[in-house]
Amino acid sequence: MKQKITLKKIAQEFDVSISTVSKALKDSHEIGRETRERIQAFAKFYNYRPNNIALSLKHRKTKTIGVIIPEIVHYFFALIIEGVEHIASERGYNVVVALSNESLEKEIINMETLADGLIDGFILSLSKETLRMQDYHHINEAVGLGMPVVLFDRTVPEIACDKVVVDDTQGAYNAVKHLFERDRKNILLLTTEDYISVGRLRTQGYFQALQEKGMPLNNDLIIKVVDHENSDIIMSKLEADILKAFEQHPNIDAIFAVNEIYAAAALRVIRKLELKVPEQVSIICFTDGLISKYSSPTLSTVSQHGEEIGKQAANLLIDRLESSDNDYPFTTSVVACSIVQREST
Amino acid sequence: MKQKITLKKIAQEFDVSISTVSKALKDSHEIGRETRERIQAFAKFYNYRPNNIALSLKHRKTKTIGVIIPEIVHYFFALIIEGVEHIASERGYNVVVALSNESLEKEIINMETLADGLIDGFILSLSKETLRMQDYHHINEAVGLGMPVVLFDRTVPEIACDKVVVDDTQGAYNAVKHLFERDRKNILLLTTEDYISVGRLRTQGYFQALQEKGMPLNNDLIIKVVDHENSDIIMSKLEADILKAFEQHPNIDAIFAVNEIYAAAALRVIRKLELKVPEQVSIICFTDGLISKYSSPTLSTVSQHGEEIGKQAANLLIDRLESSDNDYPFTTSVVACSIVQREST
DNA sequence: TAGCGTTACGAAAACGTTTGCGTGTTAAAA
DNA sequence: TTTTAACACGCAAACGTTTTCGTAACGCTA
Repeated sequence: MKQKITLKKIAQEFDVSISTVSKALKDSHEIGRETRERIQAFAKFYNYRPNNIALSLKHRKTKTIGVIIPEIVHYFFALIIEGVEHIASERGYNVVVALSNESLEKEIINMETLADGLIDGFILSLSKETLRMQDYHHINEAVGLGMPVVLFDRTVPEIACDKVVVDDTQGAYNAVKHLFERDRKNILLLTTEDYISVGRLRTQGYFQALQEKGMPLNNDLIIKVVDHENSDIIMSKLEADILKAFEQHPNIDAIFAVNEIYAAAALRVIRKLELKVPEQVSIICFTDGLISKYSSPTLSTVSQHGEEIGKQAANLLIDRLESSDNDYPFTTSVVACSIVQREST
Repeated sequence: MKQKITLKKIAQEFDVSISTVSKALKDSHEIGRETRERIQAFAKFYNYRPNNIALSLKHRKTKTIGVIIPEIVHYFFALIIEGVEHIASERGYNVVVALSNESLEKEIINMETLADGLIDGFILSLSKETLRMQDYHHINEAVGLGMPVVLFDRTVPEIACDKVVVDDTQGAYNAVKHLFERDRKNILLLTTEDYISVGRLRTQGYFQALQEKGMPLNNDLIIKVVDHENSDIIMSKLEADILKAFEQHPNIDAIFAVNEIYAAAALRVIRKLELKVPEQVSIICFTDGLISKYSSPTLSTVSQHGEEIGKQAANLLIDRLESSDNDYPFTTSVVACSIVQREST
């Protein structure tokens, strides 16, 4: 178990100063050819690698970016991390991940620990609790302290920073139009409560499409899923609601869900009712994840291109980190959704 | 945009030395009561928080653990991270995540960058390429340099370190017995090539169960999926193979898949053949993920308890990091699988 | 021989902490 | 009055780098 080698040890070995070694390893012309080569050979032999911590302290930057997400066991967020990691490693950055578990408190704690020198900037998506409480002081504080922040997906106008958002409204609008094109008239909407911005926006897209088509809004055809800690309870409640909707409105011929979990619930109800997909009922949903891809039938989806969002967020952040101009204006990048057609439509 | 406050600045403010401030903030009795209180109040007001990088450099530890996984868009690995992050944040550690993308080279690069002072120890699962090449020098090097490593799930005996493994063989054995209990006799096995250790072990469990039951091995009932970069190709090839198997052996009454993707493929074929699940064909698979939970019908699975594995790995690592005795023996912790019964059996 | 430019290297500060030890002041004890 | 102990604080090294500024030694020119 040989110890890590440092500049100091090399210096001792050759009986020169630390600065000589440092310069020699950088191939500085200040150092004589022979000394330079001998030091380089020695360093290579002992596999010298500079200590990142010392470098960070010296340069006051860590070359790591902190990603705070509400949950990691969501395909969308996993994609985000994949995208961020991709760009980060390409541009020489590391990624540290922290989970807020949808809790405002954990979000704050995470930000505080990471901000104390561990990272150069944040990429984050607000937790549900943060959105519900509308408490953004921790983010604004970080921004105020000169810590670059990129918000993605779950964003709010109250925070002035770079953002990468999905065009949820447009995506939903297109999804509903996609159903219209297949002559669907009675579209059941499965959505979240309004404080979840993405749910609200997708609901808006649904409204828009209906309005444009001159179709009346039917509140019976809108199911707003109430959040709850226990997902099993959410699901069974949702299935019951969907069943009720079909009983009251047997003419429902399509379903638009704001995420694939809700769509999966719909699929189960439809199986129970022995309806045919897509002949009798078409289904389309947001979140192009594994469930949609591998369910039977496979589900048409609105893909938000999570990896692309992650990549853009990372690029935006690193661009700002490496820019000398420290107050160029904030940008909001809108990533368009696209429809992935599969068996369910 | 006020700057971050440091000991030095506080010291200047009070016209005392840096060490006085440091000690005052630690409530040291060395410092007079009044001075102490004034400094503490000031620090609190300006929200002083010690710089982690400086602390790391000083203490030669970073309180950060590095997790290297092959891919993050796998539910199992996401669960691992969740588990690791849970324990880490509980015990005051940060988590940096790096992705090997199943590539040996990226695995090496990741380890090297992280090892240069960024982290105190590794938690990792070997990439497929690493396993195929049987090249473990980078891991052994790290271990040799005194960097604690915990291997999980995809492990090899050639590396001496702490490990957390799933009892794949037992899990598979139980899964097959679960099918036997439901009077299934002709069980189609969907597995990977043998160099993937988990695939091999699960195949072994299948063999064992058959052997114990005194049933002959039928190679026709074993489909080994050949890995390929394009997952769509893998899937369509697999579906074709399953279809062929059913044609040649119409008496197949159960399927055991080593992961849920393969099971999803089976489900599709079964739908095409219009067979009833579980009446005519039972299905059980490894990886208790979203697909199994939300498919129709829902799939019975062998759960590997990913979060638990992550937690154990993190605890093992942190225990070793914080132990003064730096050569207590390596442990291998075996996490038992359990069967989650759903509609498919 | 005084002056100058090279060459080849070293000293030291800086990044932000922690901590062992030294030291000046004060008040109590001898 | 002198000694001593407690008190309150500062110094400096250390962690591993980078980088600016010196500077000694040398050969060359005028």
